[in-house]
Amino acid sequence: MRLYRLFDLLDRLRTRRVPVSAETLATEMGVSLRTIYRDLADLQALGAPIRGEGGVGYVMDHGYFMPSLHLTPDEIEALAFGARLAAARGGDGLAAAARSALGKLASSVGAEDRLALLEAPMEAGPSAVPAQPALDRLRRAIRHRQRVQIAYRDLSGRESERLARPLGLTLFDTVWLLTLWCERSDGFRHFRVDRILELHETGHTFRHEPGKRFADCLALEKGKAV
Amino acid sequence: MRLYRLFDLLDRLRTRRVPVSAETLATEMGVSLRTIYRDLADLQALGAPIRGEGGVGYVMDHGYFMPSLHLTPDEIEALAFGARLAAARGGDGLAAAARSALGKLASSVGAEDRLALLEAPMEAGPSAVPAQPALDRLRRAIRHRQRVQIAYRDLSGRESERLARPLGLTLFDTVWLLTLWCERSDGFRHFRVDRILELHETGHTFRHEPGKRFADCLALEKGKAV
DNA sequence: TGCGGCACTGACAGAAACCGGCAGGGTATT
DNA sequence: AATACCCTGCCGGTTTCTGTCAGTGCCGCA
Repeated sequence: MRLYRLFDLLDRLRTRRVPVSAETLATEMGVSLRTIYRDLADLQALGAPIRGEGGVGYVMDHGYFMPSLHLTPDEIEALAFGARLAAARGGDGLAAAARSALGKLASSVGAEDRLALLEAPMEAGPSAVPAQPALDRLRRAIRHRQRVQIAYRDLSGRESERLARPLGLTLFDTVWLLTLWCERSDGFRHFRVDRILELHETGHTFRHEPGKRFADCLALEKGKAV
Repeated sequence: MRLYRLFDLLDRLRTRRVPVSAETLATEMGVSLRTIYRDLADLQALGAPIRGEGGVGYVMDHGYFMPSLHLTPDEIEALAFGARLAAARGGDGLAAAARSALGKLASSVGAEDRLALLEAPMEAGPSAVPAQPALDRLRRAIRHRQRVQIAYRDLSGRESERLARPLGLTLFDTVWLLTLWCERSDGFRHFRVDRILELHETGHTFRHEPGKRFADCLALEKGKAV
């Protein structure tokens, strides 16, 4: 039924912050391009703040349009599992945050959903990754845009020290990677969190600049991968 | 167009706190009674928590508004990171669910938090774990309590087949484990998802019984670990 | 036990919409 | 000017929707 597709479309637009081309939507949703155009037009007619960025794709303004209908069982599972995973793999601070977030979610959904959230059949098993006590400090530094000074021992055992902007953290299967913008070499650098010897917050705040943000780094990586 | 009427109907139900009879709605909206019943059924199918107060009329639960959540920055990071992790490590279905869940969350928090949710500085890197196409099917079987028949090759290469109740999934660093209640041996069994050769849903639904649930298994494991 | 009202559901046929494809239009880029 | 994209109008075959009508299950009541 068309109704389902329209809500689906709304959800898809809600999720993305970068414009999506109508064509992408069409293939993703298994429907013709023409249909997507029509659906978008109808949603706009209904008042959805969807803008068509000339030739780039569509975005929905993040003003809120339709309150999203309940979380689907799949979404609940995804959130519950995600929170458990974050709790198991992140540091202590993140674990506590994940638990309390789950609690807040649980207390603001219906009884059935609450049960599903708390008893989701997907668990995060114990990890071989040793707990990284630096994680919470790094998260705080990233959030507050605090330049940090780190001492690092690379894989070959060489130690180095540098002053840099902490931008983001990425978890691979067993390793946390810290992404920095290194001011000395004027480029992105990655460091394994478990090889950081010392970490100091300098107290200097930096500003995010285009081309020097985490998102830019991710975009670069993505480009390389292709 | 039907869509207009459905949105209209949602609005009418949302604004009213006392039950409205289907008949009232029908005359107000200038449409037949039968159509109202159908529309209500479709909205319910979409997840709108509309209840028919026996003989009095219909009301929509107030939980319908995903209530504005007040999350701390840490909680936001935890949820965002968790969702990304779930998306990266789960199957396609879970990935889609995680993304749309994040979108729904984003649309029910304030503007700042929304940005934080969508641009959290914590990423899930690509995993060495090959995608497990069986995951989505297993999740479905678990949720619907469908007994499954699986063919399995164990670490020593022996193949076996069994009928069992799928209970839960656990992700370790690089391996998904499926927990079953095996009816033949009357006990919990664990299987690596990537070593499952075949998987059939038998169509038989089982009931959860104390001592034979996923939670019981987890409790047992915990006991052992101590 | 039977009756009658009430809320709701199934079935159906005519009417309306939706869908995909194609042939343009508009706009920016080369 | 030509090209390359997006996007819209229009046309048919197909699907879906709607109102009607005939039930069905469920009360309360006699």
